[in-house]
Amino acid sequence: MNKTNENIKKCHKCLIKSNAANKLNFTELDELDESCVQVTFKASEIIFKQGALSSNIIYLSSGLVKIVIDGPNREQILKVIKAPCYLGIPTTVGDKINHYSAIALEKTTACFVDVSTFKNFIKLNSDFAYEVILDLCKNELDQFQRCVNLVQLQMHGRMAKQLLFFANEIYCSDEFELPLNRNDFANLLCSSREIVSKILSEFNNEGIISLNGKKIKILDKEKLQFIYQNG
Amino acid sequence: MNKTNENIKKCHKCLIKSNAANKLNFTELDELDESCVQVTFKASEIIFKQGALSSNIIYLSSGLVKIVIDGPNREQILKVIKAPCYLGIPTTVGDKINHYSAIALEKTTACFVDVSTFKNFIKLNSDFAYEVILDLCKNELDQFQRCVNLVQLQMHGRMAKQLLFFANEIYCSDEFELPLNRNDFANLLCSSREIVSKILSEFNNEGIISLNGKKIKILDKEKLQFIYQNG
DNA sequence: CATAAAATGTGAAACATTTCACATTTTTAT
DNA sequence: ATAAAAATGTGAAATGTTTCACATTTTATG
Repeated sequence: MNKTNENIKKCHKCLIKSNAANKLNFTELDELDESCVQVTFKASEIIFKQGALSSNIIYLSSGLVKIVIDGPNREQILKVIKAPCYLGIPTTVGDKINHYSAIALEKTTACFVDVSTFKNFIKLNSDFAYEVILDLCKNELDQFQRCVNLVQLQMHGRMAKQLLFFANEIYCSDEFELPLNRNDFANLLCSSREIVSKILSEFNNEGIISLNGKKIKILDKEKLQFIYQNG
Repeated sequence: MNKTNENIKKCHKCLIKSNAANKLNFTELDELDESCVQVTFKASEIIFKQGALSSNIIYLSSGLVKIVIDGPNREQILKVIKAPCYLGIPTTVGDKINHYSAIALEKTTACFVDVSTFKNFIKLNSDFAYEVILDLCKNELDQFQRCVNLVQLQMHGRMAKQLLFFANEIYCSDEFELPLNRNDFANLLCSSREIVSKILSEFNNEGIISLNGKKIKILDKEKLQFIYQNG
């Protein structure tokens, strides 16, 4: 029955699985398959919006997403996350209201899983539950680190850190195209559009990066590392 | 057998239970009781230290604790938490290394639960697991909010917010004694000792609070709320 | 109780960032 | 292709915060 790829069910096929989904057995994967809808988003499309009700857990199988929250003074980008990962567990599991928005930064494939199915897996498969707990724990520690960096580093340090993050964690290359415009980049670094422009120009003039619009090539990684650790 | 209070086992007696522990049955509470050690900390004593290995989940049954992380430039107080609550799940469940320190701000009673017992409960009691997940989710959303406030509000707003937090959430009274000295208060608000002094004096002179060393009485809550929402 | 040590208060200078203004470039829509 | 709209770059002034210096108060210790 499963001889050709086409006959393999969606969730069995979706090979880039989370640690949690890896703990599911075939019957459970079938069940996931039944209650799961896959949607593809284009860049800049809203996956879910702050304030709206939510009844799905979302698993990103491919793509890049920004997590945005309306702050008292401006929009803040809490983080940029890359598939494969879960999205919106805290929101959906808690009070059902999205406390932030998720917006695609590039073509992104998302699986919407009904929260009751998700809860059922937690109930019936303790390995799955434990992996979800691990995932949430990791997110919490990461968020602490981001917060400390935002608050304690000056802009040059934050910029250096973020460029290294894009190169090392997101694109796995020293050459990449920024997925954000200057304004969004400022909202991610918690600064202003103007400062972002100025510092990028500065880094460019000093030969730390080469800059051409959104195209960035990191030329001196050690220097960036130094700026991050001393600014 | 359980006629007098003294005969009731520790974890059955520890009535201020977490939502998670409420899902445990009597047998499980007995098991928790066996593998759980209760310790009392005096103010300023370290409950666990950043960098050290950890193999316990901690449940605070009474007291007040500060969560401290060594930042690149200074020590940062991530949050002040009040019993009853869990402590250190992300740390213990993840890589076993404490990513922050926990220090008692007043007499605090903490139950150290072996992580294998904890994992066992997650495995065997899905309601327990789900409550733990809920708890972690709530923490994540709270942390987002704290981070946004820290980054987007100016010092007057952050100070107003923190005073309201102490009054409303921690002490449930408009009159309280700060559990932190000026330096720690600065580390919590991510500012300097001097600014904290100046703003507290200012609030005092303007009749928003009455200030006497660490003793604070909030006189004009509406004004604080206004400063928080506009600063 | 006396003395040292730690914590706190406060003005002035130094600093980083934000805001403003406006020129320029790039993108979008017709 | 061309006009309109959006995004970007950059200097200068305004602002908020940090740092420094030092006086004062409070707390700890013998």
